[in-house]
Amino acid sequence: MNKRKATTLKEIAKKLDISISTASRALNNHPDISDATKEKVQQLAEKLHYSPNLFAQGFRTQRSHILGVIVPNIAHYFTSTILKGILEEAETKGYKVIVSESNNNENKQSEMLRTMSQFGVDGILLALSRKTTSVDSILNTLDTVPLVLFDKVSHKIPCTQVVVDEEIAAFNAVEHLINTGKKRIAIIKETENSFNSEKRFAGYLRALKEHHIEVDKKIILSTEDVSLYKGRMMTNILLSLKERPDAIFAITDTAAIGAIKALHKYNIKIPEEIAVVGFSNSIHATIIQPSLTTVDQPGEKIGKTAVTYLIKEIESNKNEITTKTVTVKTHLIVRDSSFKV
Amino acid sequence: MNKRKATTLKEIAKKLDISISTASRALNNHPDISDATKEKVQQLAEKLHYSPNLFAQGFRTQRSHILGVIVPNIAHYFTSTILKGILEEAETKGYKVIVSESNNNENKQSEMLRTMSQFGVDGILLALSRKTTSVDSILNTLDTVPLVLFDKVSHKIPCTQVVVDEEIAAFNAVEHLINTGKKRIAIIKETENSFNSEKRFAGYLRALKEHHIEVDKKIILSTEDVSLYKGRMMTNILLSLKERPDAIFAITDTAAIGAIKALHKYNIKIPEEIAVVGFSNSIHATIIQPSLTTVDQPGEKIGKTAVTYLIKEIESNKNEITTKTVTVKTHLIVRDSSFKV
DNA sequence: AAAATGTATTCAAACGTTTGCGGGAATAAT
DNA sequence: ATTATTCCCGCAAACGTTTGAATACATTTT
Repeated sequence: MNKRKATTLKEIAKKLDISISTASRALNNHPDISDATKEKVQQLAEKLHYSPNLFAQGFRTQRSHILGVIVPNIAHYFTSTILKGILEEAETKGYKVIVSESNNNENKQSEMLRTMSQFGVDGILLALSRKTTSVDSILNTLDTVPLVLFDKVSHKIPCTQVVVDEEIAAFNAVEHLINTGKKRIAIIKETENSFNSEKRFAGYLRALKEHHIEVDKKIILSTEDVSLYKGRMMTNILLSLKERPDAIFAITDTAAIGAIKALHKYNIKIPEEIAVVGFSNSIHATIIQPSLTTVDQPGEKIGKTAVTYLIKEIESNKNEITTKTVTVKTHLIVRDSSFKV
Repeated sequence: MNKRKATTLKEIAKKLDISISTASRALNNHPDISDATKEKVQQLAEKLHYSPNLFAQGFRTQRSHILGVIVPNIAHYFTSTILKGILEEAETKGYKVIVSESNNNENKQSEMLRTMSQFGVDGILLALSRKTTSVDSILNTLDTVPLVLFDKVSHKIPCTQVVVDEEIAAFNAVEHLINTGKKRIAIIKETENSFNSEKRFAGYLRALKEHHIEVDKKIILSTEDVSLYKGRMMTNILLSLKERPDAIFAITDTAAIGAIKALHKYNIKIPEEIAVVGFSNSIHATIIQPSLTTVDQPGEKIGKTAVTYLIKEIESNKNEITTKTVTVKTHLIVRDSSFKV
């Protein structure tokens, strides 16, 4: 297609009456080349808009300067902010980014890992699909190409993982509720197997324990997918209890919003009767009435650090895989759903 | 990095005692090769997990099977749904997708076009950054690599463009307001130069005209960026008028939500006193109270058709550029902010 | 003056694939 | 029996770059 054929090293070399290798080395600032010729070559290259043929280069050096990213759902706001960070950091480091969606389908995820590594990406950034049970294919690509996990991770995979301080974040959220005088705090979480949900649940339990509040299983609700709809259903259940909770900690903003909608329906005052806290600081958080108290996860920062670690791994040509968990700090944003001034 | 070195055509050829070219042709299903050898080669290739070295291939054929996408802001919901469509369609057609953000910065956009085309993408999908004034750099890349514009387009650029039926959509939205008995309909739009805003404004005007409602400039408000904040500000202005409008058509959902928030503040009944209609069917539309009437833009479909046309252009090796505007249909979703049953 | 050192450049191979061309063998047409 | 025709396959070049090794020349050391 390219209608204007690109200028090559050969043309530059011929015009300057030097060899191709000299031209190549001059552009790569090789110490063997005299400053005079370097100058000449670089100037002519500039003038002719020379840019190396990436395929020839990649072919020769086995380096593509492409990063692969696989996420469950790109249209998820938090994911897209992470992606924003990934794109930005990758660009400044001189890498391009190929993006794929697994749609929370484990097979598709495996397939993508395979095609990406065979495609020749220099490294892969992966947020696991929900319920990734078999890590075999991941371990497989792991010894082919550097891999960094983020957001949705699993300790079964020995590689660098970038996550948020889930447990602490949840602890802080619940402690905040306790500090506002709440004593009977329900939680809406995911049914096991989710790294994030488990951590958040652990934070919830620790907060209760440290404040000597006993755990009541009746107000610990689990669901397969924490959606808005499920948030409503779960709060309906909570409202039907003899002993209603006085606060709801939802593992996710959408569920929290579902909870708020359910509470609205029964004309329950938020936060006076029942307070609500979410997790993610989604864009909805300030749209909903009352505005939602939630923990802010710095998506862009997660993306950037994930890229940083991945590139570090790529560029240190060590073949050993580093397994290390990087934790990014969150902070609680208190809004009207939990505390009114 | 790749620790396991990949199998090459050479190895396959040697093991089968045939030439490399035969192996290559066998895998590419070339008619010159007998079914017997094709079978042999393909089986062995399968067994050895052969996959062609993409760099060698791209190097040789000058085709990368990579599409470049440039969008203003990836974290914008509508954009991310388009991206979803792009990814899906590209994948089924055997293309990878490189994504970049222009951050609504025209210079960055130009820079990206340049690096992408020199990188060797087979085609580029572009949503223009806000206020793209100089189309030179775009015209420049246009004669280097196939280009398709989507969502944010400009008729100054001769290429395939995929858009939504903005004018009709706006017409329908405003007509809907008229049908519910509204007679004094304000509009919150962008200050010129925006393709989308102009089209929507045209639809607004046509609806008024066809229903013999005279245009009142006092309730036609423009702003640089149609944000939630600006939506509030604009409705504050509208509320300060002697003759208040009885409906507001906001060119964008976020502005519409800003309008709703402002109306809430003054305890104005929606839709009885003032109805509100937005544009985009963002995820907020059902979160806000009352739920927002808005026009639904099928993001995924836009993405898919954009890819379809781009690939068509790539694979027809014609060098001529086709200039054609493809319009994707929208439909109005009526919710509580304009019509209560 | 010969040898050693250093500097700047060139040679040539290699990466893995595709593809135009040529050729051998088998079959069909004359 | 000779000539066409068809069917398979191999040869070799080419894509543009990088890089180890060789070369040429100038400079310094012995």
